[in-house]
Amino acid sequence: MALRVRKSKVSEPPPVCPLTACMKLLGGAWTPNVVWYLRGEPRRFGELRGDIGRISAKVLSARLRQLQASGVVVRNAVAGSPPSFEYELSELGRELVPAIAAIVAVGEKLKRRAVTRPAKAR
Amino acid sequence: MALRVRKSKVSEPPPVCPLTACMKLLGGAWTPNVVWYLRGEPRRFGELRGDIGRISAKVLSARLRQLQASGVVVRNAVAGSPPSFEYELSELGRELVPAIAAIVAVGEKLKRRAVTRPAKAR
DNA sequence: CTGTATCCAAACCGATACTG
DNA sequence: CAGTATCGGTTTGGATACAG
Repeated sequence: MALRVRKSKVSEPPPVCPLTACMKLLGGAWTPNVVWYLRGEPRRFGELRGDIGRISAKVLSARLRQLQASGVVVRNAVAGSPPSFEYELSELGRELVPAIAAIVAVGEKLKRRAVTRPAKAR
Repeated sequence: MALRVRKSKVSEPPPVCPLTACMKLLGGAWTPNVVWYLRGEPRRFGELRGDIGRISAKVLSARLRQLQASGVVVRNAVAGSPPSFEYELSELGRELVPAIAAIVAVGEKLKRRAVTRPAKAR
């Protein structure tokens, strides 16, 4: 009667949710962007930088390395007069795309809302 | 001939992708977890802490406040002998759930892979 | 052009201690 | 129980300069 009985299961939440596992791959704030802009054809460093916008070279470099280390991104050397490299998603990386796409979808809806609704009554 | 012609469009990437907008809501490493465990019925502070696992009280408090500020989470007072509060997702917050669900789905697949495949040939 | 190195600010997290 | 304050450590990110 006095006891506050409250079911502990929302719908059977996993002990350590896989969320964390996946989020480790998408670490920083820029990581999803890198993967996102790599979802199409292979891109070079400078192109990627231009695509993403205002990411600093250092951060892009760091994220790229991190993503290589976790097996999400592959770096391929392109033989030519100006030796350059191309980055592309690995098979693992491609599996992340749908998740990011879902985030993008929400982001678009959010932006639309922001325009429709003035300011959310602060 | 010598010119390296390279199309700049992957599939028409938006100027400033909505990804960033959405990621701002999902800031820290714990934020998605908080939203995730709030996807069902309203939860109290301690319950949430137990659900998530090893999150410190300070961080949970900070995330909760941040999510309230961004309109993702609502805090409701529950009248009773022990005055307590319940947190639940707002309408906006519910829109984030599918995105997080997608991440969780990938995370599950990842875990399964990790078991199936030994070590990815390091 | 492709990256990396250095310096520096800000955000995030954990542990502990403390108030209502 | 619910939540905040403080201290310290680690990570992330930006700007700039610089090496291949």
